[in-house]
Parts: sequence; C-alpha cells; structure tokens
Amino acid sequence: MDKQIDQSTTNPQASRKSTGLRQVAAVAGVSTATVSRVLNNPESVSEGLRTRVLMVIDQLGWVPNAAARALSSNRTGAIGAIFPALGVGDFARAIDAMQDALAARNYLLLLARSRYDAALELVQARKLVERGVDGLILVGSTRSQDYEQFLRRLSIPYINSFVFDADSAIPCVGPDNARAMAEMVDYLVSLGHRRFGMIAQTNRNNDRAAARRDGVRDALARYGLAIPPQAMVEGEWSIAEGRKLLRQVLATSPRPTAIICGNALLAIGAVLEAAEMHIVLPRDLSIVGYDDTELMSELPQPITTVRVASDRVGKLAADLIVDMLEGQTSVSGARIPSEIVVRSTTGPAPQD
Amino acid sequence: MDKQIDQSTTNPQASRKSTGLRQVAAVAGVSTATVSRVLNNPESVSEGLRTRVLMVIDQLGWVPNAAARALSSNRTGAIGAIFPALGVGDFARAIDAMQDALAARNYLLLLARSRYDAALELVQARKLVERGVDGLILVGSTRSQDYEQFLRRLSIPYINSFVFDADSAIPCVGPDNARAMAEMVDYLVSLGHRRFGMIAQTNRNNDRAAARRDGVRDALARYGLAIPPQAMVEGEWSIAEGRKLLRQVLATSPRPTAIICGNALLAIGAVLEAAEMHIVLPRDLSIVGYDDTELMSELPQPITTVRVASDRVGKLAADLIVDMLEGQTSVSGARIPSEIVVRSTTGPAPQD
DNA sequence: TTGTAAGCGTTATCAA
DNA sequence: TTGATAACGCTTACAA
Repeated sequence: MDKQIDQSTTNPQASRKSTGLRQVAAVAGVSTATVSRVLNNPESVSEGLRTRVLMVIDQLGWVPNAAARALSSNRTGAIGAIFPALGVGDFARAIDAMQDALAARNYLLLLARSRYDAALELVQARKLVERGVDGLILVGSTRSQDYEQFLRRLSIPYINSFVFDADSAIPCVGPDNARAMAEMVDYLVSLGHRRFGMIAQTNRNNDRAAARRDGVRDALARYGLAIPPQAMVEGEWSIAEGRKLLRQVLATSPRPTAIICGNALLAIGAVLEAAEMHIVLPRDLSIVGYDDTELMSELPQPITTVRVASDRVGKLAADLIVDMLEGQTSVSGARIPSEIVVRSTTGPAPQD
Repeated sequence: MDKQIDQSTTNPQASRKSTGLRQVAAVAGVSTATVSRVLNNPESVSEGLRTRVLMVIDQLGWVPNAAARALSSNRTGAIGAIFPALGVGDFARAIDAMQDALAARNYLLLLARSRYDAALELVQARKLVERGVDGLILVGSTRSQDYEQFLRRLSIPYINSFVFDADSAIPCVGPDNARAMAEMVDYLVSLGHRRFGMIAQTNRNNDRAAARRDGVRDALARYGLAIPPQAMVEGEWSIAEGRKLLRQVLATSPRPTAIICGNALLAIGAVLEAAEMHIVLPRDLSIVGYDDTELMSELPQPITTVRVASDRVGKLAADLIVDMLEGQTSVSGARIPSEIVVRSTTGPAPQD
C-alpha cells in the first residue's frame, strides 16, 4: 500500500521534475543536446534520432520553456514596437500587418503605447528591453537626449517607422510626410487656391505632424504663399475638434478657400461642420485630409486625402528588423509612396 | 600606461560579465539575495542597505533580466489577451484600458489577434502559454472541444470578456449582450414598431453576435413578433456592407419599420444609405446600432445605439485576472451594464 | 535582517 | 553525428 501511494512521489524519475527537455531526452534515450538540436537545428541530427525525438516530444506533450530558452540563448524571438496609439487609423492597420509579418517569420510582437508622451515612451522602451525583445520598432525619428542615449547603448537593432529620411543613420520605413503634403499643396494651387488654412494635428511629440505642417509651409512658400497665423490651428484626433476648428479658421479674414487637415478625423469633422454651415464643397471651399480610412470615402461627401499604404509600412518594418537580426547583408530603409486621392471636397478656387 | 589601458579588459571584475545582479551586489557590498530582495520585497531589507543598493542599481544602469527572473520564479509578469481584432471600436478601447490597468499593477499585456478564426485562436493561445504568460484574457465563452481541453489542462487562470454569464464556471467580465438587445426591442416596441428587420453581425465564431441576435429574437417572441427570414441578413464590420444590406432588408415586403444593426459601422452604413434613398429617419424608418463610437453621435444624423463601457470591461478584466493571480479571496466576474442611447434615428412607427 | 548556495530549463562549447 | 557539462542571471529555501 504505502509503496503504491508513495510511488508518484518517491519514484525519482517521475517526481523530480515535470515534463521538460531532460525528460524527453531520457525517454528517447538521447542526450539533452540532441533534443535541443532537433528543435533548433534539425539538419544536424540523423533522421532516425530526429523522428524518434519528435515522437517522444509529441507523446509527452512537451512545450519548451521560453524563459529558459531566452536565458540560455540570449534571444527571445520577440520584437517590441511602441506606438503613440494602437487603435487609430493608420497605426491600427500597420500593427495588424506587422503582427502577421512577424508571425510568418516566427517572431512575436510585443506592443506598447506611448500616448504621444515622450517620457512614457522611454519607460515603455525600457520595459520592452527588460523583457528581452530582440529588436525595436519605433515611430518617428525625433527623440530626447536621454532616449537617444538609451538607444545608442542598446545592443539590439531598432528602426524608425512612419517617417522617411534617406540620410538617417538608422533605417526608416515610412512615407515622406513633408513631400506628401507638398504634393497636396501643388494640387490645390493648380486649382487656383491662394488663401489657405490648416487644421493641423498637434506637434507635441509628433514629428510626423510637424513634418506635414512644414511640408505645407515650405510648399506654399515656393509659390510665395503663406498661411496667416490665425488660420493655422491645431487639434488632436477627433471629429468634434475638426468641427470646432473649422469654424475658427473660417472666422479669419480674408477667408481661406482651401483648408488642409492633419488627419482623417479632423477632416471629417471639418467637412461635416461645413455642411451644417451650409457651405457647399467644393464650390465655396475645398477641404482635404491626411490618411485614407474607410470613412473618408464612405461618408455622404467623400473627402480628398493623402493615402499611405500603412499596411506596407507595418509589413516592411517587421521584415526589416528581422532581416537585421538574421544578418541580411542589405538592410536599408524604404520610402513608402503616398498618393493624393481626389474626391468630392476639392475643386477650383471660388472667384472673389 | 599599460595598466590603465588594459584595466577595463583585464580587470576580472569588469570583464567577466556585463552588469548583472551579481555586479550590483559586489559594488554595493551585499549578497545577491539582498539585491533581489530590494527589488521583490523591499520591506524585508533594512533601509540603509536598501537605499545603498538602489543607488548602485541606478549608477550602474542595471536592468534586470526578465528571462532569468521568469525561469527562477516561475512567473513572467505578463498577461496574454486574445482579441478577434485589435483596432476596432469597443475592442480598441478595452485594450487601451486593459494595458493601463495591467501596467499599474506591474504586468505587461501580450496581445494576440484571432481574426474571428477558432483554429487561429487556439494557436495563439498556445503561443502565449509557451511564452509563459501568467494568465489569459479571452473574448467570448464558446469554444471548440480542443480549445476547452487545452484550457482545462492549463495551470494558469483565464477569464472570458465581453460576455456575461452568471452561471459560468469561469469568471466573465462584460455586458449581457442578449439583455442589451432585449432592452432595445422593448424600446422600439414601445414606440409602436411591429415589423422588424435585422442587419446582424455574422455569427461565425462570435458568440456575442449570436447572443445579440438571440436577444432580439427572444424579446420579439415575448411580444408575439418575429423577423421574417428575408429581413434577417448579416455582414461583418463595414459601412459599405451596412449600405448594401439596408437595401436588401428594405426590399422585403411588408417593409420593416425598424431595423436593428449588430454593430456601429453597419448602422452607420444603413443610416447613410437611407439618406441617399431619400428615406427620412425616423419619420419613415427607425434604425439602431450597437456600440457607441464617436461617429455614432457626430455624423449628420446621430444614431440611437447601445452603449457599453468597453474601457470598464478592459480595466475590470485586467484587475480580475491579477486578483486571481495574487490570490484575492473573492474573485468573481462582473456584469458591465449597458444602456440605450436614444438619438435621432428612432421615433414612433409610421402609420400604415 | 542578511548571506550561502542550490536550482530554474534551456543552449552551446568542447570532446569523443 | 552525438554526448557531457558548464553556463545563462536570477529567486528562494535554509542557515546564520
């Protein structure tokens, strides 16, 4: 009796440890090294042993312990990404694509959110590094000194996304925000517009928004034009703000004939508010946005906007960082092209 | 000279290993156990040593290695969550709140996406468990046999979110989907509606959508009413589908006077399409949605809908799973209340 | 309150 | 191709 009861506890093989690589090795009658090789370097094991080990693994239902693996190999197979927001337009699409691309190459995506807060972003980066991510995907390219220093000391690769700078020392994957906006300005000027307003996305810790604003400013300057300070306002990311800010911009005199919005929701808000003010687009006013979400084309008045293939940003960023880790020779960034999608909110400038 | 130059490389202390807990201990003149305690159980260390150790940690810029920690303690401090989609309405809000709540309690959120695919969800769950998550937050409560078995064998806790079932053996945090819809039906019936149509979200691997549909059906049955098969259609999650399906439902005869949509985008599409068909809401037709995104109230015609505090779902789910891990006594689920938000798309049923 | 030292479950080096 | 065995960087009995 006693013996039977105690068996599971006293039997050294059974009791010592739950199923682990050691147990697999014991049952298969091979060394632990061989089991490990079957997983990480199957070609280096003879076929006979390989199939035998795989059978035992399956039979025992063994699942390797990621922590032990990470500790021993100094790699986790996880990539960290820090986004200002996760559920928002282009980021959401990029994240989906990124996750798929990483999964396809057997990496896990660890997501963090910085809320457009520089200090929080550094905290998040630290946490991800603690977790042992093998690489880091960041958004933008402008950072604090502390942050720069932290990154430089890192022994893991990282890249910038949603920006593109050919001269950057670290790889970038994204659109050229300034250029995209410059193209939009070219288009509007070609329609005869000379008086502009802008409902920009706030610049706070957002170099993409800043680049878009600069792109507009510089492009206008090339035509000898400028946006008067009162007609240049900023908001975050909401329809309500777009509505409010449109009224603000239209209150300036002389009234702009074209208004450039810094993101999709601001543009939607502006267009909806214009309708409520009985302003007819594009007869009385042209409005454009940035980012081409489903809403931009499905609302009663489809909105002219800049389209960036965010899913390509995500996929390429993921592939790039993995390439860097796996020692590909040619790892450089990529400029994701942007295009102007002309819809019904833009037309010739009204005659004075 | 030589000595100075070589110091950093030959000094055994400096060269042997990069900064680790051992080095911190050496520099602070304490044992490794004390350093560990300072991090994990600060009260058990005298104040003098504690501050000394903390200074050294800061000075050396030491970052603990999560893998080693996990291996040694058998806890990772990570919670896994699997959502059908990440960037969509209520899930996006819940994820944000979840992440904040977990961070506040020093846990990391590991996100995975199942795309409403049952097989993929099980794969994701396996991966998260391999990674060593301490707990799992799932969406819904209906799963395949394999999946159920996998979860039962797990030694870590898990919970269901976005559903509520008081009788469930495992904790649920979410709204009562059926009840929310039943309340909507009560409201519409009280307005005199008797002929209903439904643009449901597809049921495929989505027990929330199924519950909402059942909720509508059962509530109508209590009034002796039913939706004819042709007036019951389903779509995924897009404005375009909402538009198309509205036409389909309105083509049935007799024409419904009230149409219930299974999610926000379907409702928005239906309302926009109605406007294009010159159908005046709510005079000619009432339309309601589910989920209260910003768009539901900001579009030209604000839409009557069900509001669920998704951020509370996220926060409570996070707190609940951590409570379970930290051995709180009373861990039970929570029903998150829902409410009907009446806007301009609903009114008395038109007279025949 | 503090220290000693034995793991935790893998990988990877070296020999065979 | 395979096997022994020493790390990997922490946590945690147990002892002092």
